[in-house]
Order: sequence, then C-alpha cells, then structure tokens
Amino acid sequence: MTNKELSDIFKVLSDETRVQVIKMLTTEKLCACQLLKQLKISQPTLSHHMRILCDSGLVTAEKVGKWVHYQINSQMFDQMKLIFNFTKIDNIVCDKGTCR
Amino acid sequence: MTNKELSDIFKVLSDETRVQVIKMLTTEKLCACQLLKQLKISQPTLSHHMRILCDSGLVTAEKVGKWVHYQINSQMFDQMKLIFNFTKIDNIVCDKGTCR
DNA sequence: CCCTCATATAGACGGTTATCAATATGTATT
DNA sequence: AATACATATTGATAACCGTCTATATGAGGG
Repeated sequence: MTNKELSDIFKVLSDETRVQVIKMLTTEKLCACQLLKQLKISQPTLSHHMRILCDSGLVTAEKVGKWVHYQINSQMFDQMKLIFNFTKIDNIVCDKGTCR
Repeated sequence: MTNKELSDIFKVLSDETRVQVIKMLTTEKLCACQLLKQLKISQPTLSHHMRILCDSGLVTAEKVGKWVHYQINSQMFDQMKLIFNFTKIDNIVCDKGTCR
C-alpha cells in the first residue's frame, strides 16, 4: 500500500459522520433510510458520504428494490489493523551533536 | 473515544506527507532536518505538519540543542490498532420488503 | 398511469487546509 | 558580536470538502 493509498483511506475516515456510519454498520447491515434516521444530516449529504465510503472499498452496497443495503467490508478493516502493527526501534539519531 | 476524537486522528493521518513522516519515524527517531532531506516540501511546510502530528499526540518532540527529535508515540498506535478490532455481525435489516 | 418513497445528482456556498515566500526566534561556533 | 544553522511563525493563495436546496432518477403500490 502506497502512502497515497493509505492517506486516501484515512481521509475517508477523517469525517465524524462517516466514522459514525462505520460504527453503525459494525453491528448490522443497514439501508440508507435507517442510517439517515440516526444522523443529523440531510439525505443528499448522507448519499454523498455513502458514495465516498463505497468508493474507498470500506463499505459495500447492494441494491434491493427501492433500498440500498450498506455493509462493512471487513477485509479492508483487517488490512487496516495490520497497518498499525509496526515495530518501533529506539534508534537515537542526531546524537554526537551533529545532524550531518 | 468519541467519533469526533477518532475522526480528528484520522484527519491527521489523511495527508500523504504525514503518513510518510510516520513511516520514517517507525524505524528510528529523527530530527526535522533529516525528515526534510527526504521530503519534497519546504521547511515551513514540514514544521506545519510536525506541529499537527505532535498536537494529535501521534508523535512526540524533544528539543536537543538546535534540533528537535521526533518520535512515534506507540501508545497512540496501540490504541488505533484496537479500533479496527470490531466484530461484524451479519444481521439483515430492511428485509421483509420494508424499512419501517 | 399517477403518486409516494428511497436514493442520487447538480450546483452553490462557506470553511478548512496544504503550500509557499518572507521573516522571526533560538542555539551553537568562531 | 557576528555568522551559520535549525526550527517556528506569519500571511497569502489556491484547492478541496461538507453542507444545503432543488431537482432527477428509479422502484413499487393503488
């Protein structure tokens, strides 16, 4: 994963409403109208957020009749978990009074 | 952690340059001048990013003489790891042809 | 067919942000 | 003190983003 790909995913998660949607979808599959009920935003704004979430791959959509069912893409989140599994090494650089 | 707190942290990580800095600090402690060498941005821009990283708590700074040593705050990243450890339940909502 | 409900799109607006050049501050070295 | 180096701050600018209203699209139901 490139830095750009990573920062793009974090950008998707950098909005409070989208985090709330993700949390809601964590426990159950939901349609847009149900999400809308619990959010304090207009319908077009929700549609905008859901598009961003789906485009990123973090959420998947399935059209069922009039409704669209949204659901977490857990594969993506498993990958994200790995991102934070880095190992930190306490190397001291810039010591000996020089940075060159 | 509230949704706002979470999205604020993701916002910090939503910039490609800051992701690159985080990655660089993953393996070793570095001063600003060393970070600057490997990045294609001006010194004031780096200073701006380092302030955002430090304010968020993801990175800590330590002034040593002329230099500022930056280092990952691994406690924060351990916490972030947990965020992605949710359990997904495949509840189907919106079934039976109604959303009400 | 018309009407209603669910969702998407278009366009406008205000606020935020990343970037830079210029400058300031602070710290060592000579 | 004077100079050089490391970092921070200021102010300006351009691009981006979240939000809304208005409108369009699409799918059932009567």
